Amino acid sequence: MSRWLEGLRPGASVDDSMRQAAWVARCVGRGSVPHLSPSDLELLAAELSTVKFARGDVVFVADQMSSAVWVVRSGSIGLFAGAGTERVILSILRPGDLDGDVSMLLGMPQPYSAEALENSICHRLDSDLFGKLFGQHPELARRWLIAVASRLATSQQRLVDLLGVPLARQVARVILDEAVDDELPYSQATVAALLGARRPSVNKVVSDLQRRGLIDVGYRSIKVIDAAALVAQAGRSTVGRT
Amino acid sequence: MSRWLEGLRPGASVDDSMRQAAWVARCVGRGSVPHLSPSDLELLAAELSTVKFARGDVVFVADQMSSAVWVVRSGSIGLFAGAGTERVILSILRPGDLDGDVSMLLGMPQPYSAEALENSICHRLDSDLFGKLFGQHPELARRWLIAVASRLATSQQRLVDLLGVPLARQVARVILDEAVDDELPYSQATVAALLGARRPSVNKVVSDLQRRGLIDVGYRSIKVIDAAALVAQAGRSTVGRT
DNA sequence: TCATGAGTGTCAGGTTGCTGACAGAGTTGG
DNA sequence: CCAACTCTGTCAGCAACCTGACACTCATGA
Repeated sequence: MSRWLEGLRPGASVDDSMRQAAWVARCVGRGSVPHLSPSDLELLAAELSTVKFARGDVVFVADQMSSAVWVVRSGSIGLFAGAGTERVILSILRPGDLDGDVSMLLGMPQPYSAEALENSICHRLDSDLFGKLFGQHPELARRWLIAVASRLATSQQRLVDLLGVPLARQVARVILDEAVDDELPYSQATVAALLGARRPSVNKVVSDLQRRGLIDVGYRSIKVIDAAALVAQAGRSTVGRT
Repeated sequence: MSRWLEGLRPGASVDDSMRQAAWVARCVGRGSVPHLSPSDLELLAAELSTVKFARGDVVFVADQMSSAVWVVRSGSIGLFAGAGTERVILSILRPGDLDGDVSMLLGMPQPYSAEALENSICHRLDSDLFGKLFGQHPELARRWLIAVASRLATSQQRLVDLLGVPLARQVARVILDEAVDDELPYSQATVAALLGARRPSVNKVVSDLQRRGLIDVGYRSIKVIDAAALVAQAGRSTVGRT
């Protein structure tokens, strides 16, 4: 455990718990009023735990049944699958994203492991509680459905962005997609894992983009300088027929 | 329109409609009793239309709002995205699979187009009806949720199967995954589109697999001969950590 | 402030997969 | 049964990407 964890205050107040519960409730129905009753919120607050992870810490491991649903509060969590040289990042969870629900719903073990890419804070929710809450609130099930549908659309878009596309474009696309405030706080090895490519190849592309003034490359950081030119580099065609 | 379509009998009986409606209802909650009331089923039967597609026919096109949910009854439908040389198959729908629901839920235009890979039969369901049905039956929303979650898991697995994996393995994996009764009734160009690779490269791998006696290659057909050896060739590692 | 580990930059050599092309075999509708 | 079309098989030349390696820079905790 790193020094970063020292910031953890033992024993958060009841108010804190309630605020966190309300936040989690909002996440599930992104951008709208939560449909949970006050008593639900209390239940949520009681069962909710908050966990800090330092960069590199493992949130959950693959091949185990999901016993909890995780909600990212801050930082970012990478979902890793495959072994050895074929280890790839399936997606990066950012604040408001949740995971662990799918394998719970399907009754399968987690098909990937989760690891903090930055120092991060997550909320942990027992699977049973999560299931119960949604069973009692049909409107929430609909919102949940929309959230999962949205993840499916993103996953499919990723296939389009990567399959049969030269690396130079893949890199431009991933920078545009994953950057927050025009910055990507990940190592080039991480970017390579997102693409199923190797670090030296990614470095070559990234160095070229820097030389051409489209991005700024630093230690574990890529900054977008010329977004318009990057979009051109990404060369996203109109998704469509023939 | 091809000769294959001549088989269409104009004016199916009411019984036919009801049988089809029941089948569609079962698809939504795969492998379990449908939760629709008899009146719902009648509504479904009244609104349901059955459409035949010849190989190559377009079911729906990208960039348009989804006005219907499609359920595959027989054959297979490919979902295509990307243009020109980067045109890729996102997934192949088989009997019991449905599509069009996600873009309806998200209020986005279809991100891909759909095309029949074989002569196929589909049921067409108006989006409004579909939404209404699920609004009135919360249990169905849960089943729907599970169906979408399952599709998400499949899409993510595809990323693992393709990213950073040499083509010889990718081909073996796709054969194992998509074969029905140890047969894959698609052209090598179609297989290439599934992988984001080019036909000559796929042909090279496929020819090699045939020489080694793992598969049998024919006109628009790949047959599995030695499944165990194919699995070895696919070399799927235990999905997991490091 | 220093030692350690992590990340970047780079390269030579080898392999894989792509490009564009063409011949021949199989299928299909007329 | 024929013509048109689709699909398979193949190839030479080329470009992209990977492998394994090493030096150097940066961040971090002790």
